[in-house]
Amino acid sequence: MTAARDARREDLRGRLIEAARARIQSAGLAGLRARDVTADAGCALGALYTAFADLDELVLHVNSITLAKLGAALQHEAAGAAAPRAKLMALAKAYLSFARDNRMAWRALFEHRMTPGVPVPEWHLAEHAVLIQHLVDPLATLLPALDRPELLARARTLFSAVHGIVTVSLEDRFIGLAPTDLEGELLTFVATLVAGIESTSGNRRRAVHQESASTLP
Amino acid sequence: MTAARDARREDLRGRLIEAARARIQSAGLAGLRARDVTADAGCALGALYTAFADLDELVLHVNSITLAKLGAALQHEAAGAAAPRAKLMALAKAYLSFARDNRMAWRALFEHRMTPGVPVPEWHLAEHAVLIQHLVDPLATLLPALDRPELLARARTLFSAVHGIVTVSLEDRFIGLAPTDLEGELLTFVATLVAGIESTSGNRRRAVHQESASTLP
DNA sequence: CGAAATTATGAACGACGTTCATTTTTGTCT
DNA sequence: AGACAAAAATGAACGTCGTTCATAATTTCG
Repeated sequence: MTAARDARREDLRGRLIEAARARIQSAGLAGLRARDVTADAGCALGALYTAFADLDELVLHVNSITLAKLGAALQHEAAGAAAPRAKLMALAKAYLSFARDNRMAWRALFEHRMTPGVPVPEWHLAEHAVLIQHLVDPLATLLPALDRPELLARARTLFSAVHGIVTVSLEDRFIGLAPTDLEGELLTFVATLVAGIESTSGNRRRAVHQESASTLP
Repeated sequence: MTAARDARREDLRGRLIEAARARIQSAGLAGLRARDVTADAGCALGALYTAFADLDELVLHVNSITLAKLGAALQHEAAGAAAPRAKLMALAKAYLSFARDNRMAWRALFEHRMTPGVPVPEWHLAEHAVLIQHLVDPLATLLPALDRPELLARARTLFSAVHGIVTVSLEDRFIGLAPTDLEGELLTFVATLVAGIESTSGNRRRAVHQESASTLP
């Protein structure tokens, strides 16, 4: 029977992924060591390379799990609110919460770099779509004149902006700034941007009936 | 005479910084090797550690130079336009241009991490202020009701958002997205946000006289 | 000029990711 | 069950890092 072989192979991969996840959680991506991971998983150093091509591939799998969790958290939030503005604010808030509650794993999503020359596999790139997919529907309501490619571009831009705010604030590269209420700042930002969308371009006349099922601070 | 000694020491430091800058430019921060840098600078491997505590300190000095150049580029842009909206758009455009023209050096500003436990020295943290200082004045005009700490927080938030858009777009983590006109997307973003600021909070009545010396796409 | 102090040198060290000859385990057939 | 081939696990060994340190070269100053 060759199924038993595959099962043990899968078991090893699972143990390695879990060990790597735990190490990243406690020591960050930079603190991930092949020797630690294999010791935690209860296998020899070389066994890692029978289960994965290299450490990069292992990190990719950990990041997959993180993206799945993040996707679930955002899905839960997107289902809640009805109005576009409330939905976008709820998503931003959920993104911030996830980043705070899963600092190291979340950081690893964006800090990780493949060995130079090796591209990120497409199956993993595709998983990053969860970060923007929930933004498309609310944006489509706010910007009915845009076609699909334009909407996707706006969704990516909005995600990037929110991501930037969360990232820069959770590191702290700026001194001389009073400690900020990050959540308030982020929600104000999203609300302001939505107000800008509602008051710009061809939507100027229609913007008024967009009533807020408000979640403002 | 002890001045000659200091001069040669400064000369060595300068050569090392320049060599490191060139290496980062061509191979990125991850491609920086102590052996390469010292070979390029024409000194022994160990000499690096008589001039700097470690590679981190050397990188910090390279980043200082990058921040000074970036500061000059932004300064030049901020002096140009008069209206807040035009000024903020010009700054965003200049930031994008700098990131594009100095990819690796710009990346190093945000990718670099000190050895765990060692804090970034304050003299270097302070240099990051150039990234937000030019945003404060235009924002103060747009948001006359805000006090200084609040304005600084908004400036950091705006910078972070623009930075996020530039960062996420210059990497490419998202597949299935039509190639975007990044500059157009970024300028639309800033214009939309300014429109949102002008239409929100206590400024609702005053927002009207804010006339646009427009630079819209 | 010559002794003392300072600085430059690159071999050596320890930590790391990865490889590979060897051993151990597994699957299959008689 | 037993034996044998195929597969997988093992951990010592390798090459590459950043960093250190005993030694050599140089500089400083009475």
